[in-house]
Amino acid sequence: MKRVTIKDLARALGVATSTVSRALADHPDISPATKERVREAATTFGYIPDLRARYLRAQHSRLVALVVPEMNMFFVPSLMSGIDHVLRENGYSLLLFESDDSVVQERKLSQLCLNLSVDGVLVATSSETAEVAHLDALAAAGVPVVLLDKIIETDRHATVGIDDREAARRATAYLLDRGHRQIVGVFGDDRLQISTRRAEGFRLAVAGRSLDLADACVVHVRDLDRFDEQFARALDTCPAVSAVFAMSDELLVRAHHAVLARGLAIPTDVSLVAISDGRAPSFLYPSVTHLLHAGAEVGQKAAHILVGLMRQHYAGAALAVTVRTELVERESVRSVTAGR
Amino acid sequence: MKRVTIKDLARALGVATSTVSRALADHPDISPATKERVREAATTFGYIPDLRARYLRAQHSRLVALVVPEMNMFFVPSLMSGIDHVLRENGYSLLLFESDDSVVQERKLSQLCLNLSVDGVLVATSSETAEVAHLDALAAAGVPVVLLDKIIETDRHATVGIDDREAARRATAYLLDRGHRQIVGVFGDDRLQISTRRAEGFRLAVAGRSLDLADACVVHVRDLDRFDEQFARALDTCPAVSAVFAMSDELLVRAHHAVLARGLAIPTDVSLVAISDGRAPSFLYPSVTHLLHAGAEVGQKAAHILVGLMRQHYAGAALAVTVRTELVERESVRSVTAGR
DNA sequence: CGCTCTTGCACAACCGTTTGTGCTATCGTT
DNA sequence: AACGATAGCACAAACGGTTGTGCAAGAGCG
Repeated sequence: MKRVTIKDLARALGVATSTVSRALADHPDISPATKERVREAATTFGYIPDLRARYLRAQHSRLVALVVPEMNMFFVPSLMSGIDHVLRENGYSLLLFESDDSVVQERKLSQLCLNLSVDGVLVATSSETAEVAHLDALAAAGVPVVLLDKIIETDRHATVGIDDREAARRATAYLLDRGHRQIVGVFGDDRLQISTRRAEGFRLAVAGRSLDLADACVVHVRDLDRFDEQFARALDTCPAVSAVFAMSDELLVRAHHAVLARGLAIPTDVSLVAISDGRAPSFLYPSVTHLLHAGAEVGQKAAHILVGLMRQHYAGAALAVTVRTELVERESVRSVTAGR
Repeated sequence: MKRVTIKDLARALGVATSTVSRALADHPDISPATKERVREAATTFGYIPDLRARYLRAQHSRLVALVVPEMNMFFVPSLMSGIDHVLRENGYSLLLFESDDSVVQERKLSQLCLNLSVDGVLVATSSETAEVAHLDALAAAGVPVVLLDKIIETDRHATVGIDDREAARRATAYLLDRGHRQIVGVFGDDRLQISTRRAEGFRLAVAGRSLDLADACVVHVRDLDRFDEQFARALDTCPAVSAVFAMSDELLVRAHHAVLARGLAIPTDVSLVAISDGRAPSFLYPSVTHLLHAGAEVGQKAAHILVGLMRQHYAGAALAVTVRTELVERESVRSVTAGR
């Protein structure tokens, strides 16, 4: 039952462990004959190299941690898929951590990353996270950090996200262009940069047309369980609403449901536009125009950057990458897009 | 920049590394005074224990791998969330691997698990996977394996799933009880046990009422991109369809969309019933009655079992756990259920 | 005062690898 | 035949920890 090690092979063959190690590594110092004997013994004994030992010796772990606030069903899966593929191609394995949207937990996990000697960390911050001291600690220990999706303002770490303001502005402008004048904008937790920026974009678009929206038209939903309540209030308060902008998929599906449940038709009575990864729009009926924001792409980009940072640890001037978004109109929403 | 090790502390304090180690571990052999000095040095020097080294010595890794065919947006996130929490409570970290629904990749990942010396493996098999030799190899190396969700028949590994046949039977019976006579059943890849079992349950329910359904009424969808096509054909071929049963969320959302896109009303023209984790039914409109099959619960159960196996490695008679399912009628579908 | 028992630490081995260095034959050369 | 070069391997240290054992000094005892 005990695992077969290089020592076992060495003992069985009457050679030194270094010989076995080099034979397996096809080192020129070892004679072809010996190499053959070693290889044979390795297979018959069922030798399985232990990467942990190798990596310990080599001073790295080939481990990358991903810290997310929660296992969101829309963005996170495709994000992870993108990350996973890029990492695997580069010989890294992915450790998954959930912070439960708690900054305390997020800090603990950062510490754990240090203890496990991960080679790099990808993190989507919790909504409670206001500063990045715990991430600075990682960087100080030589562990590169890349923030993704749920980003926080910083010039000390690389970030990957979209141009939130611009995306929200475009989506809103789309509605305005089609004559909508009373629009309800639904946003996430207002402690999240992603939320405030998108709300800014929304307001910008409206102000750009010299329109004025009641405050009630901009709603920030912290607790999704209270969505229906908050959304209904907005619809009741805000006069003559003819369109809704949702900043994310979670909000989109709830808004979609709430609108229909009110007996309103989409898009006849109310038009819906969202920033989405494209899946929800493909199975919601009626479909919805959205600013496509692919999770997989964010994941891939972030992973690529992280790999770069891990390779040559240029503590380079924290770059901030912006992933492009694309407007997809409802008529052209086809079937559910693949995960990758 | 170099990491501070126990040796550095020892050197700085003029003591042996063993003393530092024991002092930090609060071992009785070390005097309170020395312990204090060591602790102080540890904090001022910023010592960070390396768990890998500790674990290497202790012959374990506190790592658990989860292998899934793909980052499905419905089941997988809650599954992972359940797993993650149970593992964390027990001091394990989660490695995430995606097999891309390929048995070749699945085998490679099993090998990687061995190389990384993970303490246990959770796996949802790919649809290509017909035998579990690669999992046997893990077990043979002393790594406990728990199959979950996408299970394969085996008496050598623990499994966690639902009673597929019974769940499908109940869901179908629900429709039959309400007078539906022509029902289309939509199932996943027919190489998956989960699919064939549920199809059996479906057929069983129908046969139980001495009814006979055209073969066209049972459709197995391998490639989700071809869903619309296959589903439309079934609806066209099968006479007077008044209800649809979908065995999973992916199929449900597509069926829901397809039915509405055909101009049929739910549930007036066509009733929909599914086996679901409850999220889709909460934001699809009109909502749908379903057999609730919580991913989080499957994940938790599987993780608990795995932890048990890892603790006391009783190579016990592979237990097969069945997670209960619960019928949730559309009227009582409230808001999106929490991830956990 | 001499004995044993305890306290508190150092030394060394070990986990499973890799890798720098040193040694010993054998070979070719002149 | 004496020489240096080379091939092929063994030895040992290292990665960062834990842990069994040994040992010196001090304490307690008669």
